[in-house]
Amino acid sequence: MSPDLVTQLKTAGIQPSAQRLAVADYVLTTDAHPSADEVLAQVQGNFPMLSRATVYNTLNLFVEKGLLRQLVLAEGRTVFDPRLGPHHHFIDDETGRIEDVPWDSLRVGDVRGLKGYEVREYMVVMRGRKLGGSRVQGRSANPVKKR
Amino acid sequence: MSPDLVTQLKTAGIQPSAQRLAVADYVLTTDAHPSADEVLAQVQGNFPMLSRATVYNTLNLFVEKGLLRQLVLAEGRTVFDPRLGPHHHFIDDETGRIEDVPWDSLRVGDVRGLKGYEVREYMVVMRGRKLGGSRVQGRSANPVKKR
DNA sequence: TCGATTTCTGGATTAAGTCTAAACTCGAAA
DNA sequence: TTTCGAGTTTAGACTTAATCCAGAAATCGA
Repeated sequence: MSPDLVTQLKTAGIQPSAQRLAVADYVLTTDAHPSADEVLAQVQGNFPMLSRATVYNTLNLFVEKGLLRQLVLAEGRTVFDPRLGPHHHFIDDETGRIEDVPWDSLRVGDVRGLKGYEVREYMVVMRGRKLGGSRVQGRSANPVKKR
Repeated sequence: MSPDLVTQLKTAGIQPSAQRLAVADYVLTTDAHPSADEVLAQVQGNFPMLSRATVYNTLNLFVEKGLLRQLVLAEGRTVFDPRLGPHHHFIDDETGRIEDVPWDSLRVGDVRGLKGYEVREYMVVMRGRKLGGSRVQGRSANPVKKR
């Protein structure tokens, strides 16, 4: 567990605690866009006495304090994304897996100029098939659980 | 109830029935992006013996037959959109209400050219505030229920 | 150490969605 | 007509994600 996780929580105005650090250690570093239940399952591996309520409380706290983004994109589940900077999302038709797509790889026309709307944030959501078994774009990911 | 709803269902390979027509009459013509429960509530107004299971069956059937699109964009709910052509979506921060944004009002760079992905469909999802109480873009809408 | 505050837990609760088995509808065949 | 069967509908049970709650445990400041 990285030592500056403590700093990161404190900076965000969150009291560090063993449970919160365990949750943070997983969810703030993964690429897997886990759901709350996946976070619970993962973290309980090292931390078996962790309760479901604590996971939900902690995730909601992280979202509120700006450490996580909550996404609702895939069927039947709310997932969490620790990458706060702008990026797009690709959802694999077969696996349902969500991947990040770098902001710069797509250019979107004048969104802020849309009349009648004050756009705070936006993203392109793509669905389709991932080509080639091997990783093409990007970062190495933690293993992903299907549900 | 428009008479060609019957035709529309038949064309899609769906046996018309009183219940299905009642659901179609609401969900295929509304602008409100209703959730399944909102459809149930609305249609039960004219059709009190309609059961929850029938609504879910019918909506899933419509999605399967291509009359509806199922969207997962807003917190805690799956909603249905009868507009099948490509368009973008705007989600109001305050009300959570989803609005359609015409495809042509935004230009998105070379999505299909993204290497490593075969993109089947895509859309821009925007979040923010709607300006001015009055309608600015578009079609007149049925009244929307907050939940 | 003591008392106050915060955090954590298991279990109950709610709500969306699915499943199931029985009942109903209706046209076609006898 | 009656019977048959395929398809449709229903109420209610069930499943799962998510939240709520009240007591227990841990933490903190003095």
